[in-house]
Amino acid sequence: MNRPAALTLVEPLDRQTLGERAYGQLAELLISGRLAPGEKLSLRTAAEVLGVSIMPVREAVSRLVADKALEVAANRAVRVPVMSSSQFRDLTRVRISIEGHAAAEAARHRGDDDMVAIARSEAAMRAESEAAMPDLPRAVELNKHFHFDVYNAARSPILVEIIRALWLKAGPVINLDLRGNPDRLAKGDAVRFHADVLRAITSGDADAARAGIAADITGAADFILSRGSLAD
Amino acid sequence: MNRPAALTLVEPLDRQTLGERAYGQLAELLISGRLAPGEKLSLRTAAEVLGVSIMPVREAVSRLVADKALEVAANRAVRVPVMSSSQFRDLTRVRISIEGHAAAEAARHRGDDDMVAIARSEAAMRAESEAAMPDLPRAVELNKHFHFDVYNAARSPILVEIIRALWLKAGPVINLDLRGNPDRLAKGDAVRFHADVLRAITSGDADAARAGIAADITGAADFILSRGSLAD
DNA sequence: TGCCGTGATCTGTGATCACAGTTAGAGTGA
DNA sequence: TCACTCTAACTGTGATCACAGATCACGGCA
Repeated sequence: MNRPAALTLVEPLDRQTLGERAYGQLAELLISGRLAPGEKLSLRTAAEVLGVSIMPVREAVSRLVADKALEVAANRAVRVPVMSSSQFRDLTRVRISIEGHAAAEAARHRGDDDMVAIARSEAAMRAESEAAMPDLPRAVELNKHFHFDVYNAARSPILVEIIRALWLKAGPVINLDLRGNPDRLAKGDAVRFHADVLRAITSGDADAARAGIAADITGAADFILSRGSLAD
Repeated sequence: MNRPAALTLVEPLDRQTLGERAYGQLAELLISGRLAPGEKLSLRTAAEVLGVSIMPVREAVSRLVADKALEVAANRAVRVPVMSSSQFRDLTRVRISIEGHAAAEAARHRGDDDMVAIARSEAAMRAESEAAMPDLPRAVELNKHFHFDVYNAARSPILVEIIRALWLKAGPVINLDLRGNPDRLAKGDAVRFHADVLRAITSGDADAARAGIAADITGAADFILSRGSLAD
């Protein structure tokens, strides 16, 4: 353990494999809804776009397929799954119970740093939402940021990971519409629910935090279902 | 669309890729605890054992790594993650809330066929447990069977999938000990809790079902923690 | 005896090729 | 104009090779 003092400064530099980076890129596309349900995705063209060979893309896609965020059809075509309305309802129920639970835990275990982060991302989302001409893709991103700041405050890495997988499935269905439709954002429901959640977590009211997240998820889901673009 | 009548009988024969089969095999090893935490797994040797090239194994392993059921260390060695006791406590808390929720939903939505399946697997586990010389690996398998029969009765494929991923993480820690140690099985806690769950689901008592599953999970977790073989 | 360099052998990662199956579209016939 | 056929260009899957980095045992030096 006798090493030059200068070497104590270098950090282990997390070597990220190309496969992981490809996974991150594709996951971001899915969560933010830039990939529509039913849209096909070719390994080779994706590899070309990402500037790598097909191998890293294969790994990324196989992981996403395992998460059911992508599916490979019988025709051997990889695509974003099309969700029936009953499947969407199941997903929404599960999200309410799990994300609601995470919010409740956040109200119990949040530290001061968590509060700072949550308050800041709540303010950012509110500002964007009340702007004269809201940037919808940015609002989607800020919404995600707020939610995960809340979930991280639950201090349960496993729970956060599960929720991330749920968002991977829900993203294409929910955020695709939200990115192009200012209606729901303008209505201000999300912003109001977020304020409720922030208040509940600040005061340590677990039940209110759960209810706020549940209302937010329900509101978005009802909006999607009312548009009637889902199969079945 | 004009084809011989006999052909209408053949099912589409789900063409399982070698990668999927490799995944299934490795996942079973993990859930049943035949792979110990810290144990290394070489792609090439695994491929040789499975009688395929390294490619299908790569896909299977990358999926399991994505689920955090395996990890690739900085040394580039794939191994079963070693879990600290605090990580194990986090995992246990999450399992209680999610599997408990699934049991409660099962009590609400179970059909007659679900009841038959649950009752049968409860009886099988009880019989094995009360045998003069219980077959421990078989008891582990029957325990898994009972739990998933319950969870399937919740009629939420997404929930079941999430729980499967949790068992992938918990299997090596819990079932490794259980496979070799008759103490807990002999004590009969699991069998008693299972009977509670069966009764609760039969009568539609969601809270009791949740409590029964929670007690079962807690009992197993306490047993593991009391053995003190976890890091930290 | 203790330490450090060195090379053989392992590791996962990535690229490339081969293959079977599917799809789309041009071409041909009526 | 429509229906059919056949081919060419795709699809994912799997095998094989190449490579950089890690590990470990051996051997020489202090």
